Amino acid sequence: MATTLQALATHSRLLILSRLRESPATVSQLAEAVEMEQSAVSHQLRMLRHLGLVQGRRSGRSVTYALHDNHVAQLLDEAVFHAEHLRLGARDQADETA
Amino acid sequence: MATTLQALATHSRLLILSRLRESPATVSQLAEAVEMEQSAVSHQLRMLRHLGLVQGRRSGRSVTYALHDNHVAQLLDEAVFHAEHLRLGARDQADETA
DNA sequence: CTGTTGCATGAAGACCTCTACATGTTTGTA
DNA sequence: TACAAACATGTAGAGGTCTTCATGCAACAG
Repeated sequence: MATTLQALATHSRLLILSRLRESPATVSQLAEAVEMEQSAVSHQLRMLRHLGLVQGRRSGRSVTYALHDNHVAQLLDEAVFHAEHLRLGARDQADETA
Repeated sequence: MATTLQALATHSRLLILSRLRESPATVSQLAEAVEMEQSAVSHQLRMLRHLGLVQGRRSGRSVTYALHDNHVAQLLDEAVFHAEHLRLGARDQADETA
């Protein structure tokens, strides 16, 4: 389970998923969108695939990726929501042990 | 944001948070519950504190930790829910590019 | 003040992860 | 078949993370 959640623990994967949340995209499109090398994107997509977060379909020479289902989109939304909430509340109460 | 979500990306922190979701606990209680050294627990609690996920209050010689608010509990629930869903769906469709 | 308990923190080492480079594989083209 | 395009994958190195050990700090007892 930690492994699954770790999929959202990296900037690059979060960018990829956010991009896919808008609409499906090919690997090269993703690479350009998130400003990463094709190789790096493929590696991350591999992990996301194994975790069941995304899905890839071949069309000719390119492979189009998309979020696996609405569940994933929802997960992303909730993650953003909570992260935002926490970011605000966690301002400086970090060190006040009280 | 990736940093925030990374809090849930580790087995140890997930255990700590799950334990705290039941009820507040002191550091030593946590250490015993999750079977980790007190030092390791403190280190993780530090990170969770800085992220605003937990809150610690001193009572005499011990410090009692608790989830920061209901929001965090909800985040945990949703994480578990989605993780479970994904785990089931991601069975073997990992390699079928179609 | 001295000692003890409970927790925090600094440092180091083992381990894991991410990226870049090179190369392999599949699909389409001529 | 030879070649190019779009991805996938093996590998290695840089960088980050987690745990352990040692130590420091705060609170209470005597």
